[in-house]
This record gives sequence, C-alpha cells and structure tokens, in this order.
Amino acid sequence: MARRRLTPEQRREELLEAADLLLQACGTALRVEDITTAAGAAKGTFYTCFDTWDDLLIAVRDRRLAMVEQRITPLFDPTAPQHWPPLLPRLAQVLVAFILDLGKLHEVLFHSTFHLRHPLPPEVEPATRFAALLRAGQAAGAYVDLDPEPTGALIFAMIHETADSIAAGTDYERAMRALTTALNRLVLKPNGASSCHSPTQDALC
Amino acid sequence: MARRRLTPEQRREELLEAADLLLQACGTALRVEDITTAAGAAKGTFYTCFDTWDDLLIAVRDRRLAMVEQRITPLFDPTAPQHWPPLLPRLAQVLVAFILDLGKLHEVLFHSTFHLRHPLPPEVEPATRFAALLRAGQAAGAYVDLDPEPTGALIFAMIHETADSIAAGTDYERAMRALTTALNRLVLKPNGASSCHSPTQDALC
Amino acid sequence: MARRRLTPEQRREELLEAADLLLQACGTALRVEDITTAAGAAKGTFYTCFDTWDDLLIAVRDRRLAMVEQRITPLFDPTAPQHWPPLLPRLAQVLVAFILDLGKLHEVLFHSTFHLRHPLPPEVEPATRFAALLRAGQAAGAYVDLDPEPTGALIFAMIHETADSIAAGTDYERAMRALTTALNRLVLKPNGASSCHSPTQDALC
Amino acid sequence: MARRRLTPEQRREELLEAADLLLQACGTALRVEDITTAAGAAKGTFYTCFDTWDDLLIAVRDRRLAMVEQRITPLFDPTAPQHWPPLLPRLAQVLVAFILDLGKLHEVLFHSTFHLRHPLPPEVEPATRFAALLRAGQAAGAYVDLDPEPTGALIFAMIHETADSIAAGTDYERAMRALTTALNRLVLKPNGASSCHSPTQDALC
DNA sequence: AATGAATGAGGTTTCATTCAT
DNA sequence: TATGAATGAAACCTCATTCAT
Repeated sequence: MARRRLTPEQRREELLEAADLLLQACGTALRVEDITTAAGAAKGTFYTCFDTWDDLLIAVRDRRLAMVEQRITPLFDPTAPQHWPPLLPRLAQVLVAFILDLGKLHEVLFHSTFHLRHPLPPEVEPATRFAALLRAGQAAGAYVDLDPEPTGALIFAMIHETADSIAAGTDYERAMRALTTALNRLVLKPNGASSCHSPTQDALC
Repeated sequence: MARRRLTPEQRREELLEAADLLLQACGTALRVEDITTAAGAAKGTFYTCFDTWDDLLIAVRDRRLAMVEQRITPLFDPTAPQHWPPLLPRLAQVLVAFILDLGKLHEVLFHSTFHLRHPLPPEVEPATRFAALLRAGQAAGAYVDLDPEPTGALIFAMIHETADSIAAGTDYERAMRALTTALNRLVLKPNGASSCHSPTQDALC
Repeated sequence: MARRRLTPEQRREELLEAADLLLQACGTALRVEDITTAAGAAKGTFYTCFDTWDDLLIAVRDRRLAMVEQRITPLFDPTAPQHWPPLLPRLAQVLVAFILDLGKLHEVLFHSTFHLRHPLPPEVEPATRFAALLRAGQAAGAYVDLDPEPTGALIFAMIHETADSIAAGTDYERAMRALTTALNRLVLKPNGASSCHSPTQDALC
Repeated sequence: MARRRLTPEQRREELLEAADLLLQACGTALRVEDITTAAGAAKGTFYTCFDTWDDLLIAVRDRRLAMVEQRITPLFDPTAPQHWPPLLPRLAQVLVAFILDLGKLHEVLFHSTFHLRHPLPPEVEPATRFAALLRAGQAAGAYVDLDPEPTGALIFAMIHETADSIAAGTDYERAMRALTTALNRLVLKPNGASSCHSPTQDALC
C-alpha cells in the first residue's frame, strides 16, 4: 500500500536486518513472508533483493561474519606481534560468544543442509585460518609441530562443539575450561606445569 | 498390483533397507514414495510400518548404530583389560569409517534439523561414552586428568570433523594422522616421545 | 491370533453390538478397525459380515429400530382399541426417548449423508406410520381432517426436532410440553380447553 | 498457466460462485480442486481465499442466506404492521423455495456433519426468528399462547421437512397445503372455519 | 522498483476396501 | 472362515517462487 521508495541498498539492508533478527528467534520455521512483513515490504520485493532463499542466508551469514571479523582479525593476524599461549583460548572465547549470539540462526546456517550447499569461502573458513595461525605459531617456535590444515579444522571443531554444548545447557565456565585445556594441551609444548594453568586463567578473565 | 504378503518385520526390514540405501545415495531429497517404490510396496504401506518420516529416520539410524555397536562395544567397555594408549585412535578409526560409510545419510541424520529434533539417546551418544572411557582411563592412570564430560564431547567433535573433512576431500591418511596426534596429545601423559608416535602407527595399520 | 470360530450369526452379532456401542459414543469418527478390535476380530472379518460400511450402519439401524418396535407397535396398531387424544404425545415420548438414547449414533444415522443414501423403508418410516395413524384416528372421528401423508411427515419432523433440541440442551420438560401442545392443536378438535391440557399431563407422567 | 490477476474480492467471489454451482450439482463429492479448476484458478489459490474447506462452506452458506435475507427480513420484522394470519405460510413458502433452490447444496449444508460443527449463528437461525415472530404475534393478539422458543423450532422443523419431502418427490401443492394447514392450526385461534381456509388460499396464490 | 495475487509441485497422512495366506 | 498386511486414491495444506499490474 504505502509504497516506500528506497535505494536497493537500503531495501536490502532492511530485509537483512529483519531476516537476521527473525532467524535468530525462529530458526528454520521462518518463511519469506515473515521477513517482508517485518520489514514493511511486499513479498515480491524479497526477490528483487535476493535471487533465492539460500542467497538470503548467505547474505545474513556474511553480515554476521563481518561483525565478528573486526574482533578476530587482529587475533588471527600473523604479522602482528602475538602473545602465543593465550591466543587460541582468546579466539575460542570470541568465537563461542559469536556462535551463542546467533541463537537459532546458528542451526539454520551451520546445522542444516544449507552449509553443505554453501560452505564458507576458504578465506573466512575458521579451519583455514586456524591452520595459518598454527603455522605462524610454529614458525615462532611457540606451538608444537602439527599438521596445520587438519589440525586447524580440529581446533575449530572443538570450539564449535563447545558452543553447541553451552547452547544445549552445559555450564559455560566448565565447558570453556575444558576447551581451553584441550587447546593448550594440543598446541603448547609441555614445559612445566605453567602451560596448563596460567593461559587458562588469562583466557577466562 | 502384485501384492506380496510379508511379515511386518520383513516388510519393515525391506523398507528400512531401501530407505538406507536411497538415503545414502540421495540424501535429503528423498520422499516417502521413492522408498516404497524401491521396496516394491504401496505408499500406504509405509505408514503401516512407520508412524512418521522422522520415525523412519530414527529406525535407519538405530539400524546403522546397531551395526557399528558390535565393533565399538568391546573398545568402550571399561571392564575389559584395555591397552589405553591406542584405544582412542582405534575408536576414531572405527567411527570415522562408520561415518564415511553413511554417505549422504550422514547429512540427513547428523547435519540437518532432524538431529536437533531427535538427539541421540545418552546411552549411545558418543560424547557420553567417551566421557566414561576417559574416566576409566584416568582411574587406570593412563590418561591425564581432564573434565570427562566436556572433554568427551570434544573428542567426538574432532572425530566427527575428521570424517567430514575426509568426505569433503581431505586425504584420509593425513586427516587421520592429525586426529590421532591430537587425541594422544590431549589424553596421554607426555612421558617420552613414544606416546606420540607408536600408538599412531598402531592405530593406522 | 487366537482365532475364535463362531457361527456367522454370532460373529455378526458381536460386531453389531460393538459397532452400536462405539457409534453411540464416538459418532462419525469411528473406523472399521475400532469395531473389529473391540469385537476381538480381525479387520478383514468385518467384510465377511458386511459388504460395506453403509451396510453396517443399516444393520445397526435395523437393530435399534427392532428394539423400539415392540414399544411402538401397539401404539401404532390401528386395529387395537385406541385412546386417541393421548396417543400422539405418548408416541412422541417413546420416540424422543429412543432418539436421545442413540447418542452420537443419531447424527451418524440421521444427520449425515448416510440417510440420504439409505432412507428408511416405508414400512418403518415414521412419517408413513403417522399417516396411517392419522387416517385411523380420522376414521374414528377423533382427529380432524388433515392430509395424512404430508401431515404424518410433519408430525415426525416435530418429534425429531424436539429430540434434537433436547440433545442440544433445551430443557426436556419444556420441549416436550411445547411438542405435546403442538401435536394436540394439530390433530385434535378444539372442543373445550380440555384437549390442550389433560393429554399433555397424561403424556408426561 | 494464463494467470489472471484479480482483486481478492473478485477471486473469492469467483470461487464462491463456482463452489456454489458445483455443490448444488454434485453435493458431498466435490473436492477443492474441482472448484479451482472450474473457476480457472490453481489449487493453491483456494487457500489464499479460504483457510479451510469448512470456511468455504460457511461462506457459501452466508452467500445463500444473504440472498434469501432480503425476502424474509420484511416478513420477520416485528415492527412492521403485519397481517398475521398469512404471515407464517408466506414465510414457509419463501423458505421452502430457498431450500429447494439449494439442490444438493442442501444436504451438504444441512444434512451432513458440517452443520453439527458449524450451526447457524442464532441471529439467522430460523428457530430463533420464528420464536421472536411468535412472541410479536402473541403480543398483537393474533397468535395463541405457545412457548415461543421450542415452538419456533417446531415451526421451522415442519418447513424444513416439507422442503425435504418435495425434494424427495412429494407433490409441491399437496405438501404446501398440509404445511399451511398445520401452521395455521398451530398458531391461530380457531375463530370460525375461516382461519383454516382463507389464509391457506392467500398463501398459495 | 515494488507489489501481492497466483502458482503448483510437493508434503504427510488416513482409511475403506481387497486379497494372499 | 478368518486373518491382517497391503493397497492407493484422496484429502488437506504449505510456501518458495513467478509475474501481471
């Protein structure tokens, strides 16, 4: 009725905002019309902005990833001077917080067939980035020698699992402590008892 | 038209067999009618054997789990005399093989909303079983002290991730080697370099 | 399983008994299998006794009609010495009681498309019988001259409606009083106020 | 394929028109798809106009009731100066014509379980309106004292029955004459023989 | 560019009836 | 005769996507 003329970018942004919010709350049950209604647009307008439902999900995902990117870029940046031991726990903390914040959007993006149809591009794929980080840490002599690519994937799998557990009811502190311990045992050299304690504490405060 | 009269068990088994096979090949796209057609039955027959589509998936999953069960039960059994170090890698090997063998059934059962609606019962949930195993290994003095429940979940997450990677194209040997190393570093005491090498070799041969 | 060999008549009777009971309680929602289960028979046995669902309903109806028949035959019998004024109210009483006793069977038999497919045979059709009664009453000089066939139908329509009203919550006494009054005004000659009072009282005690 | 874009009201009206026509001809056997096909619409379009099959029937019924409403409103109106004696027969005439005109739609709306699920709202329920009319006629001294509510129901029951009889083959004139006589005997005071004759004649011409 | 009515394939499920055993 | 597994047509409804306006 009241036709609001917006730039395509504005339109798209409004739909994305609505979709993000509603997906977070409703998950898989969400329909195209719910989004356009919430955004004050007509159903057909959806398809002037997105070719397909999956395209919307990709855009929503990109948007979320962009939001976390600024927080993790400095941590992942191999050119920056790194304090290696607490680095992984810190990244874990940030990523777990990111995942938990997704709410039901998490299952839509990462526990449905969508992410099989549309895997993350390598440059944002956490496994890849952890692999690069591992490599840098190894070069710096801070991490033990592990095959970077598969191990990077394992690291992120543990982080992801921890987020899922917490979302499913596991105590946050307990899960994070176990994760931190595991990450440290995996990559740090066992020089004295310190490696298993202080980083953990650092990471959690 | 040509009506075949079977016992409910036989019919159910034929439908399960067909469903298993087709799900393995087609994944999410499969419909009730595809299964009955493949099994030489009428559509309605499906509903004499299964109340609902999800019930079928549960039955298919149970069937697969039963097949792997005999192979992992002795390994998980905490009363049996265990050779602790190679135990986890061996379990990993079996479970990865199990997951890979699922084909597209894997995504249907474990990467879709189905498994959010119907999580595995705790007694077969790998995370729980790894927790028990960890506890036993710790009591035996073979494993380091780690919080069993969350760590059990992490262990299975790594195994699951490894299977996914391999299914996605990662080299099997490489992925398994990284997994074995990670598992060993996580649970074994770093007494000598042996712990990181020989078990790996054992597990992979 | 435990196959009970009965004569066809016994079988049929058991199914009828179960069907009657369950239809009274469940109405339209009842299914073939509910009946056979309740009668301790297999589903297919139903079709050795009745060709079709409608045939069952016909049999149930006949059975109910036979039960009421002995109570109304003497009242309808035009050869018996009749006390004309209270006759219609008395029949109304019996028929209303009969209908109310049907419970949900009533809607199945008389408020569904079944009774359009299978109208009552004329010899038990109340309209026809009321027509005969009217004729006899007129011959006896007790009833006014009314076209017997259509008026017989109207009389039963009022009785039926009264039963429906009571089933729907109208007060029994009030509904019956109005019905009795209407019947009397319809067929009796208005000789004195008596005709509207005493028969009513007779009928209701 | 050839898509016709109509306003919701137009589309709804076309579907209603088609449904009305087909229900009149086919009765209970009609399916959603028959209607949409006849109306040149797709199956799904049905559900943009009606939530449910029952909702369609309600709309069809309302439509038919609205058509008869203008003809009976003045007759039922208790504020209008009434010529009481011929009023009921005239209403009967109109209502019988209305019912007969329904064709098989009649059984769908009034002899099926639909009307048990969705009884008429009281303000259009004939029994209620006849009750009001009786009350007004009694206040005007034109009708005898009868309990208005149950008697109103009886009056409509007779009218309904008469329509059913005629639909089933009874001669129209004969049935209507009997009905008129019955209505008059029921509500009019027996002052002279006139009450039973002239109104009848009036009503039928 | 925006609208929202229209599409139509697809989904699950029910149950009177049939028929091989 | 009795069984109960099997049939399969039909029902209702959803919703991503299209397209006339």
